[in-house]
Amino acid sequence: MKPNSSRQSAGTRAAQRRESAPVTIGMVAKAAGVSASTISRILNGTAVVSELKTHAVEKAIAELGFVPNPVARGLAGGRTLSVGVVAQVMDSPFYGAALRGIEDVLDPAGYSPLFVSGHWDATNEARCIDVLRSRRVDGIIVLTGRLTDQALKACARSLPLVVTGRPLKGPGLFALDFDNFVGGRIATEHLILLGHRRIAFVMGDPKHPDASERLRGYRAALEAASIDYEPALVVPGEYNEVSGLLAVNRLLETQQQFTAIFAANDQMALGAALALHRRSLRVPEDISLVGFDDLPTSQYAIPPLSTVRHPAYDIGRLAASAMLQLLGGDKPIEKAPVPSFIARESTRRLRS
Amino acid sequence: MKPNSSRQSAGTRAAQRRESAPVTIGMVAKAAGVSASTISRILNGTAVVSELKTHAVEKAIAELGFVPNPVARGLAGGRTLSVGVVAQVMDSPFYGAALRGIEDVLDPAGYSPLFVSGHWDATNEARCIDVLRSRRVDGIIVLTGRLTDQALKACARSLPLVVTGRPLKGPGLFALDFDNFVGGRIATEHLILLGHRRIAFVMGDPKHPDASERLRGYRAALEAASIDYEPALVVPGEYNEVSGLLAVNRLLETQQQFTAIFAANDQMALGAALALHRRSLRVPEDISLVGFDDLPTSQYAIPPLSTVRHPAYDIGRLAASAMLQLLGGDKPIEKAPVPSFIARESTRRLRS
DNA sequence: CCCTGAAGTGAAAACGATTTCAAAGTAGGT
DNA sequence: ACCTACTTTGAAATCGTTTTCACTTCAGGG
Repeated sequence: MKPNSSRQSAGTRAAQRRESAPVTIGMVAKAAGVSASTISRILNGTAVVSELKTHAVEKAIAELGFVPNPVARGLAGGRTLSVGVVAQVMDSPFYGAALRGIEDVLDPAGYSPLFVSGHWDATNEARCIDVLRSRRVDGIIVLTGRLTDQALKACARSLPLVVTGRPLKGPGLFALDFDNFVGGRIATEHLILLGHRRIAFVMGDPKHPDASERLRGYRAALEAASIDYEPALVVPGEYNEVSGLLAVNRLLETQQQFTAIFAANDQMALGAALALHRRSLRVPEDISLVGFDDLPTSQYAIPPLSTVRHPAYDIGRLAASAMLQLLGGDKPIEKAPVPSFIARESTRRLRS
Repeated sequence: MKPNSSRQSAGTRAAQRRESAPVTIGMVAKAAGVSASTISRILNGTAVVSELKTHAVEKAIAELGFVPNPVARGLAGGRTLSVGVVAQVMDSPFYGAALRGIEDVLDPAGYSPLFVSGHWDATNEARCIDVLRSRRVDGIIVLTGRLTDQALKACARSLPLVVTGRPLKGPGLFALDFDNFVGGRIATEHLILLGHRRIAFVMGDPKHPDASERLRGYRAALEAASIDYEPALVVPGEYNEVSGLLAVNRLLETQQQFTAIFAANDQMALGAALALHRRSLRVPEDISLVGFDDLPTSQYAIPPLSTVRHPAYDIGRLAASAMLQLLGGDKPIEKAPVPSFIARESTRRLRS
């Protein structure tokens, strides 16, 4: 098989035309007439080096196009300049935006993100973390997920860790929570303010803590307005379009009376909108609809969806910069974003 | 600063409770009473080892919970078991799905993907590739992008490379093209078959080769039906929602007569749908609309969008398994998916 | 019974950096 | 002039594997 020989020769050939791979610190050392240690010191600012040699080395580096090998660096120095990111589903618009935020912050700092998907499964998330740890990432960012606080704290003992979507405190650990309770409350309040009293709630997967928080917000708003909580108006969903559609079908089939729907995320709201459309119920003329998350596409839904802003991109950025702080030995000062309501065209005042 | 000391001690402490980091091949060697080389041979199947020792080693590995350090492995063996992926925008639904496909194939094979975003910029893509190469990935997957064929071929000389969205041949190179021309043609044909003759085309960014291919397909279908090509019915867009909306506004403002719109991707189609909705034009009663890509959300648009299937997830899977073939020294046999038309509810026969 | 070839193995040399250690040179103080 | 103390520097050890090389040992052929 000799898998290396071809790679080697190709690499060598490529090297003749490009400044890429095979120039090592040793070659720079020889070219500059210093030792490898000196180069390392200059590169990392580990110690003072005379200006004379510094210049010579910099010149040699530029001429040879030397770029330090991160793999070797990782072995020797213990740091790989990479941070692991445990997302849940790569192709959800929400996580996509968060990943972009993370990349946008990490990249200029010279760190590379290593993305893995937990698929909303604690066992799998634990495996992901093991993979990341075995790859010797310098830190880990966990975007929500199902791991226990316990497991996360244990993980934070050996690596800097940033986690979103839950409150948590601990050494080497930074949490960036989002107030899903308030989010659920302001969405419901908006509908109540418009005169709605029979408000259906399409809940997310109850296994997500954020789903139950949003429900709690819904109930709190109801209670504050002295509206009785009616369990029959609350239907479970799974945070995707089809479950929103099915949830509304179920509401209609069981003859529930309602004038508004609050869906626990935009994807379910979009599914709900289609279900209503199929029954010739118009949004917002017949039924008002609000979502949660403010996905980029929600602005272009028909009608544009009123929703709670849950800024995934910003959260990604914040998580990443908190990680950089942690890595630098500082205490992160990042503040979690606060939910706000975005009124668009899917809600309107109830005709009296 | 002594950044290591804390990490070390924490790591050691964690090791007492988990099978994680600091057990090395040397410790296994001692425990099993063999040399490190033997362990390596067993792990990699590099040579025949007596059954007796194999068992002893396997037992020791299990007992100590040894997991080889990929960083050291990467240094010594030249292979890092990671493959770089150059996407364009992480949070586009299309790329998101492709990334998931890639991850789903790579992960079971023991490879980790390293995702970077090219942002549709050739210079930046080149930089991404340099980053990936410096991280010593074993191969690179490029999802479309703007790099010249030349640059890709050069890159393929030093690393196995899989590229999607263009035809290309070369040593160590595998291309997974998608027939955008046919895709554009069948979308247009569908509309023509329904009796439409004045069909507007919302084009993608002309700098993307796929955009011009789809246009070519549109024109070919027109020509085959003896319909004159009318430049005023073709408006540029940028592959996102807002540009689709603006494009339709422009068509309407310039008083173009048309009964159908073909948008070069679903996101623009969704924007177009909103623009029509704002002018109280109904889809499909007044205007038929077709998109391109078949994003997961398009199925739940109002009305559900007729579109050309462009299976991003499958493309991701295929690209990844082609990469595995390449890495194994074989010639990939993956066949690119073929576009097909998905008729849903956004198109209908023109009233005569 | 000797010689050759193959199988199985360990010692040691990569891999390409960082980090420790010790030596050499340079001031400054007496 | 001599000793201490502090910079700069290079040689060598280290990180945890893989891979090469050389050495046994054993089987089979003449």
